[in-house]
Amino acid sequence: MNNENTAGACLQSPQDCQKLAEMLFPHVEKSPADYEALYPPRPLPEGAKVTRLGPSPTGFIHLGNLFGAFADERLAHQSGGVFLLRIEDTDDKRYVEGATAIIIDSLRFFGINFDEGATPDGEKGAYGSYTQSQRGPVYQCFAKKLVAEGQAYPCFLTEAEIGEIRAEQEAAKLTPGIYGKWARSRSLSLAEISQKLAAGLPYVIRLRSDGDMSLPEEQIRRFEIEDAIRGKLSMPVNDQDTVLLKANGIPTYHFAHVVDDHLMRTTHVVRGAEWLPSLPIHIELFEKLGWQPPVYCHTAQLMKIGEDGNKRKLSKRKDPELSLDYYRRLGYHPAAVREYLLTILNSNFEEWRLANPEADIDEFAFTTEKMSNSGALFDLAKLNDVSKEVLLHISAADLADFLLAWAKEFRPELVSATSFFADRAYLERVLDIGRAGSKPRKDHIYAQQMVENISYFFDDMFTVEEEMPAEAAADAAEIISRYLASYDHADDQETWFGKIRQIAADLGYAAKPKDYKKNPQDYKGHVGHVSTVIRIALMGRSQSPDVWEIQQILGESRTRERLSRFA
RNA sequence: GGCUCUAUGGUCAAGCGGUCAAGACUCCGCCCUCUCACGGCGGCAACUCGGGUUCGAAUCCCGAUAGAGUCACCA
Repeated sequence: MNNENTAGACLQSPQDCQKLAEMLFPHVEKSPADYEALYPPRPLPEGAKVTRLGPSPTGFIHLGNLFGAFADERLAHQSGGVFLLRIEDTDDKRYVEGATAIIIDSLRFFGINFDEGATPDGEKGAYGSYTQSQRGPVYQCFAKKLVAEGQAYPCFLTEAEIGEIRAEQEAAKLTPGIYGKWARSRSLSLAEISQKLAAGLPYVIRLRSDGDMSLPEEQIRRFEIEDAIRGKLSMPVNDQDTVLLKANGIPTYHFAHVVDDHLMRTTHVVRGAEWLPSLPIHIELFEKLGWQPPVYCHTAQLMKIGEDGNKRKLSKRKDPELSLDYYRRLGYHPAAVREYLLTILNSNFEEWRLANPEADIDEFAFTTEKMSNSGALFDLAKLNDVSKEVLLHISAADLADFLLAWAKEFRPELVSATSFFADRAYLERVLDIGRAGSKPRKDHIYAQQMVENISYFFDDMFTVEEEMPAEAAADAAEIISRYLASYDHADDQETWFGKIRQIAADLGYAAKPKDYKKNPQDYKGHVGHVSTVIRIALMGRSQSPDVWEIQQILGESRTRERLSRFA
């Protein structure tokens, strides 16, 4: 590369660069070629994709992570490839104990599993280490190579100096950063550097960028790249002397990303669109290292409507619904969350689901091309709708398992409510109400709501929440006693309701609501009001699934007992 | 401010030069119906704005506008 037209050009000879590299990295043992040999291209079939998730070890996995992880997982496993977990702990401030286990567990809960990488106890795979803090020598090796080639250099700028530079740049309305003439350490001679080193001054390793944004617009170099989600991308090349290795010797994200994804033979990098602006840095690094960049898949941000009415990126701090915990706490079934995520991940998924209502979700052919590239608003109403449909396809037994597991974790007081747990078969029957047949009920959305829905089935949660309907309140006791008198638990549904119609008619209510609507003056009310009285006596609420079915599950004695209180 | 991305109903979103501009969710109405759900039918509701190119533009080009992202020794 020729830097003659750049202020702060490299004043050092190739020999000096070599010496500098040795001076800076005396302990590097392996050569780049050694690493290439250690991590050879993967023996995978044509078209198999290698993807990775690179969370920082805060242990906090949010919906955005899950969104991306899902894309990673599908891409890899659909193609017979590999999905690996790499812990990106280059920022020691963020480390949280046990984070790896939390990350793996949270993702597994949603059906996302890794083939390779970090695990709570050690590592799995031949391309490790998968923890960036343990890859020091690898980064050192390639930083050394760049220094030796004059593509990187030590920078001794202090925080204060950088602050001054920034202030100056801002005053002059220039792009802030260390580049061009502001990169003062670029032009240090070997002697000056060794002097500073000897004095023990802290330094970082910076990329010596080729870019020059101060050129007239026409002359600024641009690069083009094909993004698997966004299509052709065109932007100016990087001109910032980005930090590669921090003063503590740990790499920045940029450097670690390029080195790791090359050495781990990642084929597809799925990451949020917030990375787009630093893509030029990564491209320059891949070029200088002589490597082929991966296929980038920059996903849209999850958005929400802010207080000002505008869309904005979901934020961890302000938006509880971004936390996966939020869904677990409410008791959304993981299958529902997956289904919903897929509907916003791939625009043709809903159509596919309509055509294949019973198919396993993994049979859907996920593609990056069908991923939206504008920010999707998170829509709770839609999630709920999707969830209703998904839960319909889950057996009562599995639903009971799920509900019980949820209750143990989030509603321990229900565990002591013995009636809730006592009779497993009973719970399953309750959960299965009205779900058979061609027009099944879709009552269940999430665990918390389900408990609320079915609470009246359990004596210690049963309360009468509503008043008797005005039309029939005066006759309530009479209705109940007649109902009790005629009650036969063995009645089929038809004869059962026939009796209610009879009671209604005898007491001056229309046996058919339509008659009442036509001639309201002729009746006190209609059979609906009469059955509402029974409903409230039995369930404590005016709205519920079919009373006959409920009575069958409640059993005769409990049915009679609840009714008697109102007779 | 620089750079970048994005722009179809309230939300998600088809559409790739000729469509009465799909569909889903929400909301409303009707039907079914003992309530509620479910289901069925129907309805409200959209191409950001200018210029071009073209016989013809939501679709292609240019510009404006708006929104978003990003400009750290965080990731």
